[in-house]
Amino acid sequence: MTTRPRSGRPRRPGRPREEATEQAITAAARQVLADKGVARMSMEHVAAKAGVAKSTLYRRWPSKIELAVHAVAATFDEIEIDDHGSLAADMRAGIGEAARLLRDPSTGGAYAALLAESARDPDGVGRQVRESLSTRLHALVATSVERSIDRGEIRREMIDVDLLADVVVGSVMHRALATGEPDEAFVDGLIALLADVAYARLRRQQREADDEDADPT
Amino acid sequence: MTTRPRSGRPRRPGRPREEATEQAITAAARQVLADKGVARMSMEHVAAKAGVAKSTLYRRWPSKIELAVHAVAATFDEIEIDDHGSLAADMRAGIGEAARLLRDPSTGGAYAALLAESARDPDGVGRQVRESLSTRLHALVATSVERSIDRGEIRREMIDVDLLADVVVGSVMHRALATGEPDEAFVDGLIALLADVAYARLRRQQREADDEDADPT
Amino acid sequence: MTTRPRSGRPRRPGRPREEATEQAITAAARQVLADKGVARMSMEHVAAKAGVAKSTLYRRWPSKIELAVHAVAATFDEIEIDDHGSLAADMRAGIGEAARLLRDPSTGGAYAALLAESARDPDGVGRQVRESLSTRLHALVATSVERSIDRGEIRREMIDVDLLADVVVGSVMHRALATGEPDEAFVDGLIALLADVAYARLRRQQREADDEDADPT
Amino acid sequence: MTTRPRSGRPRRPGRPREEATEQAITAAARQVLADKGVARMSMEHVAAKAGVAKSTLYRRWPSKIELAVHAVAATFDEIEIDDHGSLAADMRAGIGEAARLLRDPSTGGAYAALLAESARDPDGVGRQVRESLSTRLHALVATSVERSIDRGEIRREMIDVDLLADVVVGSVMHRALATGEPDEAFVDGLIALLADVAYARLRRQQREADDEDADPT
DNA sequence: TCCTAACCGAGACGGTACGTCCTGTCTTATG
DNA sequence: CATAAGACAGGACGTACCGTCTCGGTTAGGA
Repeated sequence: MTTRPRSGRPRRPGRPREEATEQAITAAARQVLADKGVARMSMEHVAAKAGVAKSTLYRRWPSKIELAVHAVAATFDEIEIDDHGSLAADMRAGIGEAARLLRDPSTGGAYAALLAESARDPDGVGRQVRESLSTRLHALVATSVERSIDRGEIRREMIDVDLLADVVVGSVMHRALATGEPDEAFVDGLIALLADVAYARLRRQQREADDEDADPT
Repeated sequence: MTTRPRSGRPRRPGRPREEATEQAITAAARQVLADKGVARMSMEHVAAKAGVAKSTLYRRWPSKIELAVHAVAATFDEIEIDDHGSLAADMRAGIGEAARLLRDPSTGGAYAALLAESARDPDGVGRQVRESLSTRLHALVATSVERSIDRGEIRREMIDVDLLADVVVGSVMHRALATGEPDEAFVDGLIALLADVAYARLRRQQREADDEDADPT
Repeated sequence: MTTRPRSGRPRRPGRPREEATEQAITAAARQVLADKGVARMSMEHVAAKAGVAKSTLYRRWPSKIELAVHAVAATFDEIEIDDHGSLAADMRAGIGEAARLLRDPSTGGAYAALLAESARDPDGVGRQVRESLSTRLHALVATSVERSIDRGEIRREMIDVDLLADVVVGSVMHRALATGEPDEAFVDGLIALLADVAYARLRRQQREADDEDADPT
Repeated sequence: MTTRPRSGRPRRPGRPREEATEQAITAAARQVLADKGVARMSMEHVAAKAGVAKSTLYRRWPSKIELAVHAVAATFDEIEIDDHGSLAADMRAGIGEAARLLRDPSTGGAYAALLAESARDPDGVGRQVRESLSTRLHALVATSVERSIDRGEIRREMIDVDLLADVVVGSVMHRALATGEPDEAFVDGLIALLADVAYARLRRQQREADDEDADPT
């Protein structure tokens, strides 16, 4: 998912890549990443742990940072976005899932480190981080909102999904890394905050509807 | 401000530290940091640029990361927290200020990198990052809220300041690094969101007051 | 000439080797060798330049060093050993030819590098270098001497051809690589030296003949 | 002797180089060189064997090849050039010494490899090889000849020392590497050859003196 | 006409070493 | 005691090759 899929059928020439290798490397990278963080993760170490030559790493990823992105993406692939029946429940689940991921210092730290790297290279690393990582977290929120719109709970104009995603993910991440653990109380507080937003907007919508009723120009 | 002040009066023995040196190093560090980011900032380079021996750096900061924290703190010290007369205006100013700082990729990137480092060492680096950096950003929000409470606009129970600070800073940071620029529209959207929260909570408070009036059990 | 000829008649089964390939590889190898020297000549580069897969190289030569020997041998095959009518003239021509070859830094350097490799593996590489390279240079001197013996100019006992060959080739090579160019003066000096040897030996032989005449015991 | 001597007294600033280090590296390099030859000698291996960081090697020698030159020079420094009383005896000793050194495949091979490298870089490596290595071998012959001139055995015009040095060293080297061992017979043959040269030249000189006597124009 | 063995290209693979850069520590002479 | 200078051990980077291998596909002669 993080490397372009080998095109259809007409096999590329040359010896095909060892299937097991990518998995071994990914597993090793995730482990080293969790142990040491992005800065102290070393290609040498990952290669050794995966039982693979360093050149094999560089054949597949152009540099350490891309491998790190891939490894974190593999962790993010564990994200589950189930349907809980209502926006409130979905949001609670989504925020909880984000908190679960980012609360782990190794995952949260890795994500922050890669965002930092993105700042230095918005088109290269940055693009990959966005495509492979941020969108996965974004989906936690976006999917819930889409479902809610489908259900008729809210209307699309009421919410800017991108903004909401940045608010949720950013808040949780910053809490996890800067302030401390995004504990139960924090998650509850964040949900309450979003609930109030929803309340205000639904009410405003209601009022506008009433006005139209009363004064059908 | 980021290093413990030299103890009181009784001048320590030996040659005193060169006053100009610290500023030269700080300036050099900020510049290198902006150019290269935390990961690629090197003590060697900073020392050369400051015209100072590497040992002088290590005499004042125990390691590269502490120097980086110091350099970013120096940047954050430019933050201004003026009184704009109302919570709304103060919040708008605070969010704008945060956006201004974090929108600069070098500052935003550095902050993220140091948060990432915090994850690996919550008690050492983490404590310093919290004390020197996060609190400065936190103050952008906290000061506004405190003033607003003093003015009687809102009541303390209505808002969890820590939560609000994480929401504001985290949202802006994530937007800056992951999604793109925290542009005018984003800032407006975030303010609208918070305004709705305030609306909902003020209204709820109002209703509770009415109920008490109507039925003073 | 440097690879064992495909055995007699009963054609080996399977697709026959592409005729043009060997020449393309040899040409590419000679060129890369001239550009970079033995140490920096790479199979990868030769294959690319010859428009051939690396495996094709290894199918024909067991390792880089054997290919290098082959390539240098191809250069040495340009040697011409004409009959100039007298030992003196033949020697002058032979030394000149040796100087011409070894003066080119790429050829001289390659020969020295392969001699160095010989020292590490006298039976493998060493044997091939002797058979393919040293004998070719040796022939420059040996042929002249043989012709001279045939002509009756000198007698076989007067000269150790192997020694003479080492003296001529070694002197010219060392001059070319260590001291500088084996220029005209050097070649003249070497010839004068050998002429003096011939003078001394002919005179001694003459005297012995006189003695026998005078005192036919 | 192969690195520029630290200038006079006014000690250079900074921590002085560890005295023992250079010797440890030199010893390790000589050993690895003898075991593996120039091509397979690795900085990694030398550093490990010397108990020293690789960076220390590169601080003192710009690349592997320079270290190899230094190591071979250290071996060549064992050369002893005693006075044996006559040109014949000195030459015999000199040739024997050259044969002793170059007969060892590791030394002979290393010298050839470095000459090969010289061909690729006459001004850099080449200059160092000439200054550090070739001149040492050259001295074996030159010193003998100088002494002989001082003794009055021969006259300076009779011999081109540079030529003679190339002949002796080149012959012995080529014999050692290409043909086989420069055994006793070879050394004897080479000496006989040079003796004949001396004979011819002394005789010619004698004849010229006689002519002048007989016909003092 | 097929079969089979060897050829060929492409490129993955495990290794090894290179030379560079940086960290944090140290040793020295000088202020 | 601070400072400049720079040596030092250690470690990782990313690059370049080596020689081996595994594919799909090609090209003969012999069955």
